[in-house]
Amino acid sequence: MPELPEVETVVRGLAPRLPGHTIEGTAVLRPDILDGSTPTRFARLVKGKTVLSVTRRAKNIVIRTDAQITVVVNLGMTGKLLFFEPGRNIRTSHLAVRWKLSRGARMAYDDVRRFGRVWAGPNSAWETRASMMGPEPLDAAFTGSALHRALLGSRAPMRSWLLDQRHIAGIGNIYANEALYLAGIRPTRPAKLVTESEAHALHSGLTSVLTRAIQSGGTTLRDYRNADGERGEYATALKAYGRDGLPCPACGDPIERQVFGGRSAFFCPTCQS
DNA sequence: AGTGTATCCTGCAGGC
DNA sequence: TGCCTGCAGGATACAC
Repeated sequence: MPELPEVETVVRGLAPRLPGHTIEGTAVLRPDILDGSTPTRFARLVKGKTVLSVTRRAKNIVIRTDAQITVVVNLGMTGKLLFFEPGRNIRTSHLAVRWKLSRGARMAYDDVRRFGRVWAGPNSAWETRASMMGPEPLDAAFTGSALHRALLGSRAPMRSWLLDQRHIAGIGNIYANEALYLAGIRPTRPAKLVTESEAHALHSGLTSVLTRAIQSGGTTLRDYRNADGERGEYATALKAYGRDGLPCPACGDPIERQVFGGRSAFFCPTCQS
């Protein structure tokens, strides 16, 4: 569900409020949400830790604490990480983990489908995992030329290539399709056949769609909510994703849908080659 | 090594 | 109304 802009929006909601709070208690209602831990071990690991910062890496919410322990939340398809000021009622539909924080605040992880994961471990273990992920597309170090070089070795379809987190971090099905639309590249095009100028167009498409989506608070199709339970408003700005049969905003021809890699791709057959 | 497929899980929309 | 099918923003284990 949530891709880079949605996770970034959650992080921006938490970053001003969560740091400084100490984790006083943890209740795990859905143990299968925990990545490589048990409710008892997880609760013991985070108890008494004070949050230092909340940041994003790829589609992960990264919560640093003192004592060199990092908590990482991946929202999967339908996960929500919600923050509750003191006295506010916790409203959840599929509560998986609940935290009691200092000064009466609380946080909850809610997830209908339970594809998301909550992990806690030493900073160094997290850094090892993070080092396997590709570059952040909004980093200055990520350029059109770097993208073109990375594409050269691969014959994977461009949409599949963009979804692989080892290539680029944080891209999911919505923004992969949107960026390919903006660059005029079909989702099925083998990566190595993307030209240098197309790679620059794709870089620019990625940065512009991600930046605009963040400005809109992300895309809510159904489940996504920010840390305050609010929807994102980018869905109305989508040009290709989910619009099969509707006119291409540029040429008016109908957008097509094609399933491969187990997921739907959307493209304009006239504007994208 | 790189790529494709199946799988985890629940809910909802659409067809009959 | 109810039943059935297909589909959904992700990540990973496996087969080739």
